[in-house]
Amino acid sequence: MPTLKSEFLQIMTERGFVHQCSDIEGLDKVASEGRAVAYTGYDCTAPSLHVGHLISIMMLSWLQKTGGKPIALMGGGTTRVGDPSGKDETRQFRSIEEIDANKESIKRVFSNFLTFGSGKSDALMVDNAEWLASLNYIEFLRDVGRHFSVNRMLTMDSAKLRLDREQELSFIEFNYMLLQSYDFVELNRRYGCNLQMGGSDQWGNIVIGIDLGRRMGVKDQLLGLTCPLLTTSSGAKMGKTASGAVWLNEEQLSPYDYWQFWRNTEDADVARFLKLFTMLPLDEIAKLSSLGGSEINEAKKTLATEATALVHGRDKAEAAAETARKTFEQGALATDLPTIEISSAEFDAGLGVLTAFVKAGLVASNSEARRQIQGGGLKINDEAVTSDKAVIKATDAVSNGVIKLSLGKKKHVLLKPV
RNA sequence: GGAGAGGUGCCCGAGUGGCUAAAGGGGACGGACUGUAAAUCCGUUGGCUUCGCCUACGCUGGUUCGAAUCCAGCCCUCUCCA
Repeated sequence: MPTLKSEFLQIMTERGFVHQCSDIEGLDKVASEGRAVAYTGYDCTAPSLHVGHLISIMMLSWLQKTGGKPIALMGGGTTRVGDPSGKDETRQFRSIEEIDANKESIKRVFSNFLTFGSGKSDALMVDNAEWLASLNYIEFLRDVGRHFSVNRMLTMDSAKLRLDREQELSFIEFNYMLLQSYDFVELNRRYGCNLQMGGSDQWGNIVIGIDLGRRMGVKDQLLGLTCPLLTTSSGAKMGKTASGAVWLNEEQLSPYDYWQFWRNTEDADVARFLKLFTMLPLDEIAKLSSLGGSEINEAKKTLATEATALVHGRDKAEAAAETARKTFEQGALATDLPTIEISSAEFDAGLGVLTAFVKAGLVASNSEARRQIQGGGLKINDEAVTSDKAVIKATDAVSNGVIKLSLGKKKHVLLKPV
């Protein structure tokens, strides 16, 4: 690989963001001249993005820091067609209202990573519904569709995989490639966008977009850059936990739980994650990841706090770290664990343990609570619950007026009598 | 349109009249061990007012004392042919 001149690509390479690049020298040139305008697309299928999206957001952020212009593209239009990338949920159509609501909710996370505005390297946020929603089918076929070869599309990994596995590949899905390619061209026309970034699964769509640009007479050489798909060292898909995805929005996942997610990183992933998900300088990361044995926990705490600070802000990250420190290291009650208020009327009526744990959201049903009790997994004020008939009283509250319910060693919720 | 195969719990996948809330595996959760890690071992994995009851094997009906299992119709997927 030739020596890289641009700060952007140096960082991308050193920190492990690069999976594939369509033309690394070309990109290096564009970036070093400060001409990089890059976009990443986000579907509006949920009210929040999750950690799986985080790598690409970090890429946009680094791009801006190194003089490029980032564009966050909301898939307000493409989402209406249904998200095809999930192989078994081809038929998930969403209402326009839901998509719009999701879009608004997703937007917020970006302001923590990017500076928006109208200056040269200020970030932009655009919605592809702007141009996709009003497309005319016949015109689209004539202007865009004619540049696509079905033969070629069938050889793309995403299509081939499905065909090889004898899974259905719907027509809509096929069109998704066209729409995404067209987005790239349209973003170039409107904003001079010349780079598309995404996860490695997007490679095919990106390359097709580059091709379409050439065929449709785009003057710039379009470029593509993908990052590796996130998995943990033990091979699990990252960001999925029992309670669902690890969301970036506070409404979906509290900063404390978010912090915990990073705190529980496997040893083998710590160095990699520090590079990808924090902005810490590399020499500091090297120092942290050289810690051996149980000392690596210090590195994990730093990772958790830094990563949380990026998404939720420094204050909330520190607070989460402090809560964790009290809870785990001192065994003391930290009062800003998730808290549920219980009225005295509920206590008077007799609050059974089963109900209480369900109410706290620690278990999904009374039956599950029963099972956990049998397995010794439920605790009240750090004492194992032994009977499913036990009743919690307001007087069970300890010094600071709360009752601590725990599931396992890590999940705690406070009940607060009011 | 024709011929064949198939649709089972979070996922994969066995089961072909009662012993089936449904084998086995994966995942997940809990316990032990640890370092809030990994690996390993053990347990759990539909719901409820839990010594019992209710809901579940694509959908709707039917046969039967009894159906995931048999029959009919419908929907969907896949393969081959047109």
